[in-house]
Amino acid sequence: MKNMTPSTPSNASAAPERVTVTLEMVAKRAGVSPSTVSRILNGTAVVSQAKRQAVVDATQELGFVPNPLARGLAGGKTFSIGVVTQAIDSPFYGAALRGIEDALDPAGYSPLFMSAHWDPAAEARCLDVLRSRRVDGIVVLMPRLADAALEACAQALPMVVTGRDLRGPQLYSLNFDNFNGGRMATEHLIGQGHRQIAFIAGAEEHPDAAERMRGYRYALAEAKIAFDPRLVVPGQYHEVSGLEAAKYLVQQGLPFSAIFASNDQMASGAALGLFQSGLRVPQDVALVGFDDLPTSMYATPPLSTIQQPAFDLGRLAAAAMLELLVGNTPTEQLPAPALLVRASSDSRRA
Amino acid sequence: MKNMTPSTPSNASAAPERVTVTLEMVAKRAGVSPSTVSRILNGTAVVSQAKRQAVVDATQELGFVPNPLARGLAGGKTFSIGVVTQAIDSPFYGAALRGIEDALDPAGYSPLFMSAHWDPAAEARCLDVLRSRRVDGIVVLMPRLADAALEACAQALPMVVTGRDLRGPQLYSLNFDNFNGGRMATEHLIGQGHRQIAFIAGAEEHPDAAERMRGYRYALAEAKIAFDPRLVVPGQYHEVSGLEAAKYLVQQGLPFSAIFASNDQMASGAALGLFQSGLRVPQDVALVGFDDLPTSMYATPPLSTIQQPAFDLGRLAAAAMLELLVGNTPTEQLPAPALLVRASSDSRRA
DNA sequence: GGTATGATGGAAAGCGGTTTCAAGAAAGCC
DNA sequence: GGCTTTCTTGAAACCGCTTTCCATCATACC
Repeated sequence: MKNMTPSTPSNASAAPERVTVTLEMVAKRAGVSPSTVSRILNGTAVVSQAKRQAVVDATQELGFVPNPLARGLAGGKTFSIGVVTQAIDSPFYGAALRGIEDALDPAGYSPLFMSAHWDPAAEARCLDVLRSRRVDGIVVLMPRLADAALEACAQALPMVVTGRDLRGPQLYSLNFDNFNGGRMATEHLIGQGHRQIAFIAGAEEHPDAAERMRGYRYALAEAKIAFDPRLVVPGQYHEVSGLEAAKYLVQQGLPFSAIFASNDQMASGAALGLFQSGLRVPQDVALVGFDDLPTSMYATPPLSTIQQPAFDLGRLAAAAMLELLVGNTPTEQLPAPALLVRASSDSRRA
Repeated sequence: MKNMTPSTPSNASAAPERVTVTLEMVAKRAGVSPSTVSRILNGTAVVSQAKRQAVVDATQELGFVPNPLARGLAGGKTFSIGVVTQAIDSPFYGAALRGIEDALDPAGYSPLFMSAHWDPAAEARCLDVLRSRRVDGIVVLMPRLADAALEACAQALPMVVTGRDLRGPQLYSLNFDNFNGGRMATEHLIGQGHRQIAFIAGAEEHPDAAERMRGYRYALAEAKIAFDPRLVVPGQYHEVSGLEAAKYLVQQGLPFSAIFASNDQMASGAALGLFQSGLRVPQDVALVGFDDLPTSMYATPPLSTIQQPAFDLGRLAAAAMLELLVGNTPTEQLPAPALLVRASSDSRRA
């Protein structure tokens, strides 16, 4: 067993034998000091072309990758940005997270996701954990914390939030035009000839839910349709509450020929509720949602909705964060809401 | 320009003045050396009760929180574990991620999520990034990389993977019984009197997809139903391919009274395809999916499916990782598949 | 009583970078 | 041509914590 072929030293079989290449090794190989290597890597100072080349070569040859931990410790950036979402498993936020990943990756940043489950206390904890992990910035999707708390946090590091209107030196916000979205959805139903339009609302604490409702009422008023509070049912933005809302509406016996649910998840639940009550969509009741979840197109029947591009929301939020990190003032804007008419509200199909 | 104080210029107005409390400060306050504090924090050595108390008090009073970066650098743990998923925005994986979060959080670990988008090369890159970030372990949900690559990685740090059968000193796997799931779904349809059962398959490279199909064929054979390859349509596990598969089946003109789609997303697409072709579910065609996505219950009609608890999958994977981290051999097991009969395949509703 | 034994706890050396400081070299000026 | 100014670049301090090594001190054993 002594004379084993040197090529295969038994245990080094499959493992790539991760020898950590340090900046110091690169320095030695390039014949310069560690400080110089660091400077070249970060473009912190002017360095002669000759040395720069030597360092670049050495980096290549050794396959050097800076240790993010050491970088972070030394007061530099950690190249990770915290992302607080309310529910990592929601289809809407899932898409947003992908958008964030997409925008951050090319810039060399990694997202650190945490869910707060709509709980302000949990959200505050997330913020703390992220800060203790020294993230370079934090993105909060639909925060539940008070503006003041977010602004205070922005004092310490760059922040981007969605669903608010906050601006500051290290603070940027991206807000969707929920009012007009709500208005457009309602106007569409009115345009289809509906007069009794029920509305499944979101949680009251949600500013965006309130805005959608405001749009609904505005459209009714414009069309001189009296607002009937009995046609408004509260919901919680998830499927079950849509189901219950629909059943409740049917049960009440009030006449209605259309439902505008303030998000697609509730619309999906409502569709089930109507189905169970023997009502057909759109023949008996037209249905419109809000968000345009990826699955809404594949519902039976496909769901009409207001397009709120979740993926872009994430992408733009991340892009804004990157701007903030280099000291610029972001200019990202969310696209305007767009109405997508599908079978669930198309009278020609009825 | 010499005396710039970039740290806190005048504007430190409202900020909570995040003075970082270091272990050294705690040591001073408690009247012990830094090493002692570290030892107490990590339980690395026996320390007298008196000093321990003093340190605990000082930690409390100062609100000391160890810097994870420094911890990681010093060769300790980073208390973060990498999670590679294929699609962070998939409803199935979303739930799994929540399960992971749930299990990791109480243990003080944070997940670092990355998506590989079903691309082996991207998956390998994720693994690299995570290792460079010094995660303490890696969980890969449904890897696409070869077993050997995963085993090699497990040489360097603890790994938990799902959808494979791999074991090793630092390697654990959690595999769902896809074969029996597929068998149960098919047997259910057979039990409802169906003889011509179409199957929408998953991608060939997916071992789990292959297993589900094996279950399908096994059930047919058991029931003495000839396997008809023309009733098997390939799919890609997402809605569109389900839609296309259903239309293709209808177009072919082959008689079939039921469809077993190898995941819920494709079942949802298939439902739409049938709807568009004027076929009713379940009256004309019974439909069964696989996974039990949270939304499947709210489809119209509610979708019969095989329950594969995504949340538990994540929770158990994370729990196994925690076991691995303390040197134990995990014993976590996934629950057996269960059939959920809903309206989409219920003949009594037809 | 003297030394072997073990429990405690401090000093200091890293971990792998960034950044300040200052020196040596090159360039500009009278 | 000597002297000041501007660049380039290396040495060393430092980020905050872990861990090894070693000095103490108390208890135990012959």
